[in-house]
Amino acid sequence: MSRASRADAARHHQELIDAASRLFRARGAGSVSVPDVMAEIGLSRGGFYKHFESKDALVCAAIDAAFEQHVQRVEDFARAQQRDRGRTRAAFLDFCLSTENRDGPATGCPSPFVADVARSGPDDDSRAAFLRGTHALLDELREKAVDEDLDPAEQEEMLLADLATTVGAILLARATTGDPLSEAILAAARRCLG
Amino acid sequence: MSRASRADAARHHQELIDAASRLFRARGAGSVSVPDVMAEIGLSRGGFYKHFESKDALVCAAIDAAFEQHVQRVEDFARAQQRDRGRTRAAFLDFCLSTENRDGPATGCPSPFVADVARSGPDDDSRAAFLRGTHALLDELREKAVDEDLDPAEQEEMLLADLATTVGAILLARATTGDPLSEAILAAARRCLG
DNA sequence: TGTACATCAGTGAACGCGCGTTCACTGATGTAC
DNA sequence: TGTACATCAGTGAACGCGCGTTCACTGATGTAC
Repeated sequence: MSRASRADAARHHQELIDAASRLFRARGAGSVSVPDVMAEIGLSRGGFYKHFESKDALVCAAIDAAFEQHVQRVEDFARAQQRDRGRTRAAFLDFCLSTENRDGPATGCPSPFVADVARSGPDDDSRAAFLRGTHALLDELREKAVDEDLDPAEQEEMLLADLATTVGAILLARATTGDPLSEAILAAARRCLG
Repeated sequence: MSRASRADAARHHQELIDAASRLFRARGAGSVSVPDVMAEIGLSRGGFYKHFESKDALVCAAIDAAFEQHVQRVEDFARAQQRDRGRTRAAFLDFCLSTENRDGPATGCPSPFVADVARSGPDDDSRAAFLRGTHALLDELREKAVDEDLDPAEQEEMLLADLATTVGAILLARATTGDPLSEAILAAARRCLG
């Protein structure tokens, strides 16, 4: 193949982001090469730089995509729960703390990026992408998944505590998969937040 | 220098582990090379393999060292709090959720390793090291830092929820350093657990 | 205690390897008339 | 609608680079007598 149609090129661009977002979440951006991602969508390595300026730019797009997917999940749960905010919150937390999310990092929450971003410099683009995504997720949760019978300050605190606990629990559960501790951590987090 | 005394060699071995544990926590094991670690202790690259079979073995030793340091912190707080378990727990959580811990990952908690281990295979040595360290930390906390006026099942749940929340909060706080969200997350986690 | 020799911690050049990235090239796509 | 030409998405070989690891070598250390 040499010269795809514009429609194909646009499709490839999106496939590239989706594949990268999945592979990076599952194996880490540092352990997945540009050729790996290109092969995943059935293209050869060289064409990558027609789509992105650098691997770093792809990492940012992958972080954005992971957060967009996660934000969409909030909306999906909100609709399934007839816009009941308390039940939406419960359903969302249940997903975040599920063995399904633990065992399917490729399509799960954006948590796998947190440690790499934590180590990145203040001006790294990936840091900006992560911060943008986190704020977008919090905005969505504020709108659709907070208990309304709390005062705003308590709502905000609960929101951030939910976030911290789910991120820590899912990473610890993945790091201890196979040990009874893994399920115990998820169960304790569910009880603590529930 | 060519042939150090046994005492020097033993000192170098320990310095290697300490330097690796610090560098890996601060920058990630994947972003720190064997030459980096050797240079940190003032030796040239080649001698590394007189001390460790592979870089993976050093990563395991570094994980062990980070957990040993963290376990030691529990004991230090327990002594400082006159063996009062509730106050020991509070002091330990305060450290884990402090800006000091956020801004000094090199000498802070072992959390930076969690995401890499989460992505590792079931038979990776680093996974075994992380699991061993986590159980050692939990054992120490059970002995010295749990509220005694709870029944055992509640104590265990609280312990695991503490762990999940502190790990998630510190990684998120590091990933968002510079944004008001960073301090807000640490404060929310402190309130949630306090 | 002194000497002769074996050991081995550390050196630094070198190895193969996979990485991110570049580039000359291809030929179907898209456009201008 | 048909033709001639420019565009550019994708190819695959090649680039320099730093990595983990190996190895022949050095010479002070440790040991045996």
